[in-house]
Amino acid sequence: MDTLAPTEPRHAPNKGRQTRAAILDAALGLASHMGLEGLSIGALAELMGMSKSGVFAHFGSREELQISVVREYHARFEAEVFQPCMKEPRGLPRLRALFERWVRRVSQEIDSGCIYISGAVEFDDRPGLVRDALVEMVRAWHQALGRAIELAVREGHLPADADPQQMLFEIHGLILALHHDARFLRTPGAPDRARAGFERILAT
Amino acid sequence: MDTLAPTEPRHAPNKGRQTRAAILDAALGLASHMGLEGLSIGALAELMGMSKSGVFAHFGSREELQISVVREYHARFEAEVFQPCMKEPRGLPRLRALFERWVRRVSQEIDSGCIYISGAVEFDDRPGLVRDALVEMVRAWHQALGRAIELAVREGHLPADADPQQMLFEIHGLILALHHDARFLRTPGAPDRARAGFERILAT
DNA sequence: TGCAAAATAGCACGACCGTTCGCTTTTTGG
DNA sequence: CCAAAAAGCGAACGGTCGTGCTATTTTGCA
Repeated sequence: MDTLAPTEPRHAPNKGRQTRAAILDAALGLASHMGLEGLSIGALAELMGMSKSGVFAHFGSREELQISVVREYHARFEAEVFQPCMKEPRGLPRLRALFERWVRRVSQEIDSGCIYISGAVEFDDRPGLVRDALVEMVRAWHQALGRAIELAVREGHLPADADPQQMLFEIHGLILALHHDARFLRTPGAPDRARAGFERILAT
Repeated sequence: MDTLAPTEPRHAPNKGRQTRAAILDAALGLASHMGLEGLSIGALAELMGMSKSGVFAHFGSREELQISVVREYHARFEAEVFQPCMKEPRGLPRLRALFERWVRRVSQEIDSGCIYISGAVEFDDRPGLVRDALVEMVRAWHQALGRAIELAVREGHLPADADPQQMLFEIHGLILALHHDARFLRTPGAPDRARAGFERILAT
């Protein structure tokens, strides 16, 4: 008698992976609030209702835990922001979709900051594997956005003499200002300011 | 025989203030690297060559030390960025001077991050007196910049229908992107990207 | 020069940190 | 069902943290 759901075979060798994923999920929430440096194994264990050593064993070190969190955040960011936009027609529509999803992710996460942004500040002069992982992920995202802008130029949706790297710099600035005003200063209307800035960049 | 400098009277009741100022100076350097949360009394004491309790006594609590650091940073920022620009003629010249000095401060401080920016990320969802102090200082600086923009509009240096708050948002974004690219990604040429963005904002 | 007051040192406390180790429980494959 | 392997627990270690307390030293004015 199989009384378990078919997605959970009775004796699958996945108990370890399962709890590891659950820990990582909790760790992501914790790191969003406290930052990657504020993420402690003790707090994570209490949140999970298990022992410190039990949590620890899944990662082998705190640094490895932090790196895993960065990777997990990257996977989710890619799945929720990047991939859905690939269905949009290339050029301006896709670029608009990318920006809009980015804005939504940064502003609607009122109680859980963007790990890319907080990590960049925490690890800007702290060498190590965590910094390396962060830089790699952020670079990948920037390159993806850069390609989308170049595509919009090549499709003729943007003037041929537009500077994609400069546009990327300014668009990224809008997101950072949005994150600052919405989360730190708690200014209302910040998302619309970011959108207005984006339109002004496109119109030049 | 007065062998001491005239600015340092022989028996002025300033030994306390003197060392407090020295501690604060060291604390600013430390907080620039480790962040306000990474600022520890033990490390500060070792850096000063004195005991933990000796350092502690000057502030009464870690929180008060952090607040003092924020205030000190504000005072220096005001003296090095804001005040020199007040000698420039009001309007566009003054606004340009403010932006240029801001860019210089953020980008040339290669090995000591801006406490306004790192503090905003560290304390965006951590209530308390440190956050309050930070918000107050950042708000004051933003208001000063907003007034400079409004003055440029009123002087006729910018179109009358320009939106000062929107311009402030976008300019602030340029600085944040500069901080991110220069300090975290270590991209060369970031200051010039910020300057180019600034010119584009003025030209619209 | 002497004396009160301010500044600093020294020490200890409790809390939390990441990490290790040995043991028990649970899961897994045959 | 059973043995091997994986997972988890609990206690402990050395370390750092912020913060009190009591001496001791230094300072500043009479």
